Amino acid sequence: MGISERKERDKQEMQKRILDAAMKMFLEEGYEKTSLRNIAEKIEYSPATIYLYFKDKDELLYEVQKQAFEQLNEEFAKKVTAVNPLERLKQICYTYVTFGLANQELYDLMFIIRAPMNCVNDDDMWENGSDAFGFLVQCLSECIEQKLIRYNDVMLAAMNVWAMGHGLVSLDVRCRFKVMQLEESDLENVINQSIHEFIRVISY
Amino acid sequence: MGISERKERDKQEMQKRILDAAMKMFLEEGYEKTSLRNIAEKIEYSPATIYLYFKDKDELLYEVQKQAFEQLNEEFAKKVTAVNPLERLKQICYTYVTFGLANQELYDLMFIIRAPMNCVNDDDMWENGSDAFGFLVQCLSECIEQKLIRYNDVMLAAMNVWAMGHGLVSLDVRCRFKVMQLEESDLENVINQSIHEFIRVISY
DNA sequence: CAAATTTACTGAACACTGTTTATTTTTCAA
DNA sequence: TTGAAAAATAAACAGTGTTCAGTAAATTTG
Repeated sequence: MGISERKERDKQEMQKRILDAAMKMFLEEGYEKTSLRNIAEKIEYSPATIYLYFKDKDELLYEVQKQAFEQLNEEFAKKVTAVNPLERLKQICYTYVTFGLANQELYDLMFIIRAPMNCVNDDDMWENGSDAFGFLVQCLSECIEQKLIRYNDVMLAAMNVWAMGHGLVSLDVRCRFKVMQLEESDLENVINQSIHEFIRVISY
Repeated sequence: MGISERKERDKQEMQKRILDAAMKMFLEEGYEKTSLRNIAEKIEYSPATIYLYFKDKDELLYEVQKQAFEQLNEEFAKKVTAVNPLERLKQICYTYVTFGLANQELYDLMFIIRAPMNCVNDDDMWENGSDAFGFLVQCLSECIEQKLIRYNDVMLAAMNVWAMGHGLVSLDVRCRFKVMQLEESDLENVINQSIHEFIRVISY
């Protein structure tokens, strides 16, 4: 009987429809400003219907987050190609920061927003981000092995590199660099120089 | 006639009462989860009364933010005492990160939350944060002058140091370091080691 | 094919939120 | 004591996430 299979397809199609609308609106207006009623209106269903396909608003975010991490990982796969680990480290940093600056709302969803992976959360979530982090760790351990960077401990190095990248992106996304009184147009340039300088400083 | 003066006093007292309650609740429950009705209930007034003393909820946050920056600056004044600029840089970093980790909700208000200093905002706000940032810049320029750190440009260095500090605190506050699978109890230690390592790496 | 049952969907409600306004209460000078 | 000015509020508005009883459609059964 193909009916139950068609129903399964229908269900997944509906989930995708909701998710696509949600993602689009999260990116355009941000997570907080997007209401379930707006999403429902967009897909021309009642708000209550969404709850038949997703537990709550956070689950919607959770799914969008998954896709976002996939996007970032794809970007890494595309842009991070160098064999030399230090060169690769540069590519990782640039790719990360560029991704964050180019997709600020997406970055917000992934790393700045509170819900839903907030502290008390299940660990399976971490499959999402752990790919990229493992990638970084791998790269850094090669750098250390070949004595290309001044760090000794891989974990501390990874923490530093990630914190630097995240710090740059998130301070920019939240406009905190305003305190530096730079030209708006220069800022992105300065951030890129900044990470370039970081790589230079930490390498032998 | 001392009546109008007493009224002025009364008004300021009321403002302070509201602000104190707001601050307390922001720190306990976070900005988003604190409603004006809750604040009003706490001070035993109607919600509408708050609007006689503050324009909106953001203005409340704005004022709390001011106090938070004062607190951070006080902390700097207390803890950052070394004459040697590199030693002072260490103290700045430790003080910043320790403050952030010890006052996570406050840090959230200052640097992570969206409202109210979001991008389109008046510049006078920046008196708040610019003290601390100027302090960092001063310290770094001395470090560079005395060839104690491997940076050449003060602004790039400042950007890096701040991004590192903010990155460490904000990733921790938002539980993103979970991906590293460390013991909860170890995490704070590792963060401190991490910034220690950073200082070591960037200095000659 | 018709009736019964399962599935899909929705309107309306609940308990909230920030904010505004008309109304009441209080204060204080004449 | 009265009348105007100031302070406080109740009630409403428009919005939120979420739940649930009830309707409409699709499917299975007799």
